[in-house]
Amino acid sequence: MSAGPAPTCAVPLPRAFYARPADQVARALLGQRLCVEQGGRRSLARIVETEAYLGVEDLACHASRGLTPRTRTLYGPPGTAYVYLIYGLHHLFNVVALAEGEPHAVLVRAVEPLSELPARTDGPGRLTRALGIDLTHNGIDLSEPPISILPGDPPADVGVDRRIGVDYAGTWADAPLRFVDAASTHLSRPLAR
DNA sequence: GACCGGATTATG
DNA sequence: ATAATCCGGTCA
Repeated sequence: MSAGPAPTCAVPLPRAFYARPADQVARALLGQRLCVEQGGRRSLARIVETEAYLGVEDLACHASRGLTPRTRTLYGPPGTAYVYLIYGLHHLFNVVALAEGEPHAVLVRAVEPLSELPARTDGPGRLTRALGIDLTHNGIDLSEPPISILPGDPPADVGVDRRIGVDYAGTWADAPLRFVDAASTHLSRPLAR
């Protein structure tokens, strides 16, 4: 039995990483690595696009309608997964941020494959399909299998933009809460400016 | 129990 | 431009 330290690639980001407002977590998540172990397959991908959702005041955030069965996981501890189905078709993967009882979250909108993947990963619905993420992962801790987030190299250049698909959210629709690795060729959409 | 809309994607 | 497709929120 070796008592040596685990390989670096297996050490997830600490809980403290997520314990700050979602805009900070969204930016910091760029370049980190998403690891999904599913049905004997291990997928690895680099996070290149995120969006922050800032709790009850943010009209684009699901929590702005209060605590319901669906948004319950949003109110859970930081560093857990919030997964939901949209348009009856696509699973969207979010990371809970800030603190228990504070419904902040970061939507992961695009990743770059670091291992062979069966589908495109540039888009929030595509990446969950490629990685096999679905509702069964809602609420799980992201510091251990089957889904974990591991340290990676942050991008040299971060682009900031308004969020996609939240035109209904009044003044919040224009808030600069979308973050991308400006050099990535795997964004769901190019930067607006 | 009925109705409606959505943090999207593929296709025309 | 629009269909696909269904969960959960809202109102009754």
